[in-house]
Amino acid sequence: MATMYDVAKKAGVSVATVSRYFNGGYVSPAAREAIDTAVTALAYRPNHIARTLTNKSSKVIGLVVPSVTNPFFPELARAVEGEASRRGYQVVLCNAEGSVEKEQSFIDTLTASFADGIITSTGNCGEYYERNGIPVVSVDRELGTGAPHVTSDNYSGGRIVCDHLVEKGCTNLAFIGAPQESTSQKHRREGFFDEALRLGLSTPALFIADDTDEYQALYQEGQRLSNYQGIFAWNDFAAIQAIRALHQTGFAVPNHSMVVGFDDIHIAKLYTPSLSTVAQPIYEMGRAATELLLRQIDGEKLESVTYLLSVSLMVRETTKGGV
Amino acid sequence: MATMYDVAKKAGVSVATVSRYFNGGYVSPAAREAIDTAVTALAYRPNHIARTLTNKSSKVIGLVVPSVTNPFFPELARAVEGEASRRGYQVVLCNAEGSVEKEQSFIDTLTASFADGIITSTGNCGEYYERNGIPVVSVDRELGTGAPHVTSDNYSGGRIVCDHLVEKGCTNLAFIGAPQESTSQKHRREGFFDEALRLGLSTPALFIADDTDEYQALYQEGQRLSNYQGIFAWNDFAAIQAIRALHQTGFAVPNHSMVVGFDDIHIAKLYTPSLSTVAQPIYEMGRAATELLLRQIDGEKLESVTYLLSVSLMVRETTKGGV
DNA sequence: CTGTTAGCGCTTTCAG
DNA sequence: CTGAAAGCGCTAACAG
Repeated sequence: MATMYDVAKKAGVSVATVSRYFNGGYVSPAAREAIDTAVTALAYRPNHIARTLTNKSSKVIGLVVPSVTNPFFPELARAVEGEASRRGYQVVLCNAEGSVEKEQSFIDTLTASFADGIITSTGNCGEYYERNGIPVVSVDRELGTGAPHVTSDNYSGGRIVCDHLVEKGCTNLAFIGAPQESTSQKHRREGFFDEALRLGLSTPALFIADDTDEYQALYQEGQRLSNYQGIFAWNDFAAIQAIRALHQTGFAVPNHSMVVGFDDIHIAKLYTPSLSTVAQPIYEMGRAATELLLRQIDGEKLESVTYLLSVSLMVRETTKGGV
Repeated sequence: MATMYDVAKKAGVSVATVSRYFNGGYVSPAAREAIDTAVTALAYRPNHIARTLTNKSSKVIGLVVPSVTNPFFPELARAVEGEASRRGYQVVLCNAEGSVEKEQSFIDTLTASFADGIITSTGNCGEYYERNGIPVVSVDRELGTGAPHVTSDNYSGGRIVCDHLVEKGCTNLAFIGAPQESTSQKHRREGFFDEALRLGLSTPALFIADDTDEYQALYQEGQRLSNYQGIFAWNDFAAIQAIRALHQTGFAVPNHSMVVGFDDIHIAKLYTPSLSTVAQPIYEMGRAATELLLRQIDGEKLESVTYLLSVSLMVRETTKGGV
């Protein structure tokens, strides 16, 4: 690997000039040309590590997600990557997979490698992020540290689902959530419950199902679920398991019970019956989070900002017809 | 951020000693203790970048995938991460999203950042990887450069599917593939076709469907597909679209046509009807690839090794009953 | 416009 | 066992 010195020697200039050539300082046309040919002749590429060491900036940002197997996060990653690369940043994806130690070790490496900032959607390790003193933005799940936060309007999402179900004639409502309630789930549930009360219905039933195995346990709950006409699952995977459970117990969706999910992951519209669900503006979430992060990196102070993005109901087969 | 000098001063030793303390050289118990307390007092953490610069090794490996939205790759990423972290390496996930330029720029950064090696499953940019001279292993899709390769036995997979379909009474066979034929797809197809011929059937029909939008186009092909009793789709998404297309045209699966996919992604068993498919040993693929890479990093020469891992047929509802 | 030079934080001979 | 000192490849004053 050729270094800057090799280029400088070959071009008959000093390293400083070569450095300027790459960083946009004054370089005479003659020098510019000489460097140009030297660079290609030696196949020189600036050493990113050395650069980072002196600059204390690497032009990379870290994206920490709680899981890569829940399709929501890969979609988010795409969005963040898209926006970041447009702005000259690379993003490295860190998959915490639900482990706090893993997440902390990612935070350590990211910091020790001069990542310029971190976007996280785990909702964990708040103080740990804070202590590192590098810019942070949270998406989807809140950190609780006053770091800027981007989220879709989960509360309204919950309300809309309730309205839709009621409009379809459901009066007996249930909500399915995961045991570790994230802020997102909480808001969806609260929106759903509040709206039910507002409409004069009784409080919806609450199902809690383990999410570590994609809600396998729900599969046993067909009988209990069948008591409810309108079922709102906090995410699409849970919704799909609920539908399977009902089918398997002999209850049809949407004829016997209606089901609505959240996220609008890819499979939602491919499923049979296709799944009514609340779509989040994932791309916009990623874009906004990246923007907020880059603004902080550029020195702006941005405490306690929250972006609330609106969601939209996708009506499909699982809420077709009326009761 | 405290540096090694701060620690050295506070502990009353030289930086060299502190360095040894961290890298396992001779340090007297007394010095060791002094350093120990200094380190915790200052919350010192070694600077990864500086370390990388002198060592020319970063203990990180890159994993380049063609897509994060196809669940196969996130699964693979999990496996690679698991094995790598057991061995003290971190993995950064690079999502090429089908773009050659993006992939090249990842390769550049990875190299310029002293990644110790790369695992790639894109099947692209073979010479570009080679030229960089850093260890490479390919998984699933072959590079064509003689780099060690890990793959499941796609050819046998294709044969097994054919056998299964024929046993179920199908005589009229079809294969669905993507336009850009990867080595994996090729082998699946060849296994399928060869076995059909061996069993005295005529050559299966060939459907080619664009994969950039999750095979939306297939949805229009219900009528044509219905001419075949046994349909083998090169991956699970294509299989699901085929099923939807058939349903939508009024043909039931498995009663009218049987469908088999490949990969056994999560949704395969959750789908209705649940999808018969060929499961790849994803975890083992990731593990093996990582091992092969680390062995190269440790200096072993490993040209043209290929790991062929066996697959297994998951029989589910889409091939239930008999024709 | 250009070259000299002093670091960035760490590792590693090489003498003690 | 330990310390001094020479880099790793690049950037950024500073003085021409």
